[in-house]
Amino acid sequence: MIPSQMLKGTLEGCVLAIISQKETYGYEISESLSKYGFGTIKEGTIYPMLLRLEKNGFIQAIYKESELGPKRKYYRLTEEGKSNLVEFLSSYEELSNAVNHLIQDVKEGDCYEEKC
Amino acid sequence: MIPSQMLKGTLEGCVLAIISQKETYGYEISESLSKYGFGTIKEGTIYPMLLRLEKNGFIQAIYKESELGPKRKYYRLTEEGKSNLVEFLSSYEELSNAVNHLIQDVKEGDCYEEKC
DNA sequence: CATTGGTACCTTGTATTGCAAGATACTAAC
DNA sequence: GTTAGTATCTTGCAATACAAGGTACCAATG
Repeated sequence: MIPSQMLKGTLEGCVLAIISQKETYGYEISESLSKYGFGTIKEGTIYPMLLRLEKNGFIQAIYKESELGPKRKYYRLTEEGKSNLVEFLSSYEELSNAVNHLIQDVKEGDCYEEKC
Repeated sequence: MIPSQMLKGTLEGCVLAIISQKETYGYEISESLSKYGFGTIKEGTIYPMLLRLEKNGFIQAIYKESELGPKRKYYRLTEEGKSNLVEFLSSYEELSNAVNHLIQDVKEGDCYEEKC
């Protein structure tokens, strides 16, 4: 299970990434995240985040009818959202490089192998 | 630059990883993080974190004289800290897999290439 | 000897954000 | 008419990176 603190800062970018693939809505996004291996992201996380992203001008919403249940709120990226996504991708790569570099050193170290 | 929110949850594990390599102290840890590419992690981040890790029983400290400045507080991992590090490594891998999987899809998508 | 800069540590308060908990609404099936 | 699934929203809490400020010690500079 991925700890909640570890999701901070990456989850938002990942949601932008998912929306960039196709116009989609909250419920579907949470299913999508689950399929990608993020675990179950709760509604109390996803909906406040979508509202925040909308308020910040990264995504735009339109309501569409659903065959099942109440109206769906479909989101798409704004231009600002697209450039924010690009920024996220570059930041994530930076973090990823740093952590991988460190992990490699730790795993190569005698201390790790020999459990000293 | 790595956004602060993105460091949440990973930084703590990374500090455990650094301490696992050799007995070290706050100031040196922040230099180490910088070398690995995490950017400048501020003292207001590192020292409260070390106290937290100590309080939670993940690291142990002893004071040693320094040729320069006040006494250094050297840390080493406890058994609990070691198993916490192992947990971190597995959680990070999980997150990393999920994000990479998603990023790959986004970059392969027509929408990303054609900037639609 | 006073000052500056680098090392080394700590504390208080703030902003961000994932999530728990609870509420609402609509449809289909039993 | 009750349950289950889809779909959204709100309030408040917990965790944590960091800003801002402080203390202390030593070496070199002037």
